[in-house]
Amino acid sequence: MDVKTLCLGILTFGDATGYEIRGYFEDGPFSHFFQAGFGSIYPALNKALGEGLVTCRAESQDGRPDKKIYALTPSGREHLTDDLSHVPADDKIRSEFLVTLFFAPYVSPQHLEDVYDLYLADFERNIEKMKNLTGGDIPGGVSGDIPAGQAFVREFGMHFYQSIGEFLRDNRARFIAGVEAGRSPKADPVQGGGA
Amino acid sequence: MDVKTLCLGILTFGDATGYEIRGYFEDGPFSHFFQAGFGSIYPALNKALGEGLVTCRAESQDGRPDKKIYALTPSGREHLTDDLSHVPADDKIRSEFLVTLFFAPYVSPQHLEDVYDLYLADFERNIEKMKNLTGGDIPGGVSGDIPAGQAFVREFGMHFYQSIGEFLRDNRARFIAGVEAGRSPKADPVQGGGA
DNA sequence: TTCGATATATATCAATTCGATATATATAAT
DNA sequence: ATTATATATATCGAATTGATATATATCGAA
Repeated sequence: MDVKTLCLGILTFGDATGYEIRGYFEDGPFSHFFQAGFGSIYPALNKALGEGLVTCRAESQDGRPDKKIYALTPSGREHLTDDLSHVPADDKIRSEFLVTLFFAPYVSPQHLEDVYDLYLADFERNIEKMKNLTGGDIPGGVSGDIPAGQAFVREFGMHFYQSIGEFLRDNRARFIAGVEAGRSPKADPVQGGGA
Repeated sequence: MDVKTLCLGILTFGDATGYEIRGYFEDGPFSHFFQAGFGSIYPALNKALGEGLVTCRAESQDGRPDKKIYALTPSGREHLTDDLSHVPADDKIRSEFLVTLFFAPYVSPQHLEDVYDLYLADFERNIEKMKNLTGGDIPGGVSGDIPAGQAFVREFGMHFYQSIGEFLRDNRARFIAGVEAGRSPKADPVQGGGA
């Protein structure tokens, strides 16, 4: 499953431009479980076009580059169902935040607290973002009557942010104290008040 | 923050080969928040060697290729602390599982249940894996006295698997029923009992 | 009012990462 | 006897990331 397949899936909701497709990843319903930017979306659409999975019509605009509106072909729809019939690969998670905490002795106390609080703030922001993400925000979606799969994925995201956010709040003080207690004055990678 | 930095971090626990480093990602303490395979680790070590961040000594073996044992240099340690002093990038998550659920109408009922149950089984397996992951399993780590940062990251992982696992179990029936209720007999992307 | 930020829209490119494959042998399990 | 797993390194094409380039319009702040 690659970005191309995701684009085909998004096109089942209706014709769209590459720019609009990015919206699904940026702040849209995919943002909490799949990331993709222009650098992967545009090549994916071009490849799909070459394979006959989508069609493309251009629409002139003033000033801006022509809009290229993509539409799913029957072959593209078939490719999507084929791909979805495979067992999905394991989740891939990359958290630089947890890397930083793992190597806490090499980070200054101040930076460690900053990093923790910025991460927590991200969680609060993501919860708000998801709350406002209903059917109406899904271009081509059905307003107020979200299909079960989409609703479940959204609830999954809400639960994730709320549960992990709570864990982060509950354990902040204990974590910071534990790291500081572990810093021995000598042979310490980072000096107590240093950079 | 890239795989090279992660390798430097791992080398703070002691000298190691590329093969041993991979163990940290494969089943070790990084497995739930950072993935890296040989294809990124070996090039990363070579690059680090070229930049003087690590040294390398070869050790002959019978049959197998020579062991190449890497050791952190002061410059490498400095590179690590520099990198850790930056604000970490946002978490990147890629879940093909959630993509499959999102596009549930394009998946056969049987496959959908299989996918769900396989994913749940992965969670149970990961919880067991993390339970057995103590200081002693961290090469060079201190047995029975895990540093606070490492302990926190492990607890984070445990909490994640337990909380999300519970959500998945609690909502399985409702999700499956919701998807099936949403399948209209006509204009249905996938026939009820089909492929 | 002018400056910077944001939004609209596409495209490309170097660097990084992924996933598979290749090469060998030993041992453990079926 | 055969298959799978473990030890160990290396490479390569394909996919992805993150930054940059190109234009214009608008909107808010200084």
